[in-house]
Amino acid sequence: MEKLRTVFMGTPEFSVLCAEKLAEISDLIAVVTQPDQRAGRGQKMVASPVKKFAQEKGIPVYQPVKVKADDFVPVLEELKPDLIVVVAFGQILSQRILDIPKYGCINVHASLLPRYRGAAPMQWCLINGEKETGVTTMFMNAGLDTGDMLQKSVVEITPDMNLETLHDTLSVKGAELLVSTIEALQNCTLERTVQDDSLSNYAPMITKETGRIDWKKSSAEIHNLVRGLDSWPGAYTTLNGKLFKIWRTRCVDAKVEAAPGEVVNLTKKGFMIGTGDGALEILELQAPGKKRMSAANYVCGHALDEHTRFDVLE
RNA sequence: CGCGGGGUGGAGCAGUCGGUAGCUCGUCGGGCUCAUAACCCGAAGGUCUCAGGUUCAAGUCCUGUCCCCGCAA
Repeated sequence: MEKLRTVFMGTPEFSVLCAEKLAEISDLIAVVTQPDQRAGRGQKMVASPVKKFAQEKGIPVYQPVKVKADDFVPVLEELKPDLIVVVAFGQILSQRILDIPKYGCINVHASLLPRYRGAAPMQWCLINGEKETGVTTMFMNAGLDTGDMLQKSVVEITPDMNLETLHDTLSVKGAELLVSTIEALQNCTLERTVQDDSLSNYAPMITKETGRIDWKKSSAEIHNLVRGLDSWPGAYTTLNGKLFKIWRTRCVDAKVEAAPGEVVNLTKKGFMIGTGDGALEILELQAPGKKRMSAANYVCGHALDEHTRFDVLE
């Protein structure tokens, strides 16, 4: 079978695996990714993971500030792709771009559409305590993740999963699904299903503020927030104006008497913090300027008093 | 040179105005106990990231270096 001429658009680590697969099964002629940005300590310019991948493979890289811009669309047209594949690119494509490839634009989205459309589906699935999620491929249209669905792959969300493990799992599933979808496309066996908008919801971008812990919420809700934001940006709380990140927690069955935010059951092994409906065992945390460490290690070197109150939101 | 915090026995921390380092946990040995991750007694283990400098004397002040972390992106 003749190889398709493809262009890949993506930015973060999540999309790299898809880019690799696409390079294997098609003639990947160009990669479009977000411009290098200042990031990290020292504010150095950093290339996106997808760009690094493309450079290693010697694939031409384009980094338009806006793909929709009048001076970039012609560049895409000139490439004459059969298919454009978009995975976590971070920019909206205009209809003019969607019309360029003869087979259209396929997107790999990290949720079971029409649920969790938007920028951060994995995070919000975990935060909301979903029992399952997955990846969906679709033909893109001008809306935000509203195109006709092609194939899905379901993944169970286990209680011990966090964002990092879910991300890695879906990243693999997404790449597999992309391959499967393109094969079906080439075999002309691809079927499209319209999304039922009435069932949809939106997973907006995660910000630092999303991670602020409200100790008045239930233990389960807080636990889900903690694992939904591990490893970025992390759930946090404050004590005397200092920021503590809470990285791993465990819901305890036993009923515990504690005020929201209150340190209880403090032992050399660790401690618990009161919530709206009991208490949550803290397994791993991070004090200001320190690395992540187990609660046991934290207790070792810090004078933490029983009944200390972490800040509770007003 | 974006702002700031930190690098001290295996782990987590303390160390005030400079005078050869202390705590909690762990480890090893012993004891108590039906038993224990509980308790008691004892021991080993650090020259303080590295390189210079100031000083009679530096973990503790100065310069440089490497690494780590928070903010910000």
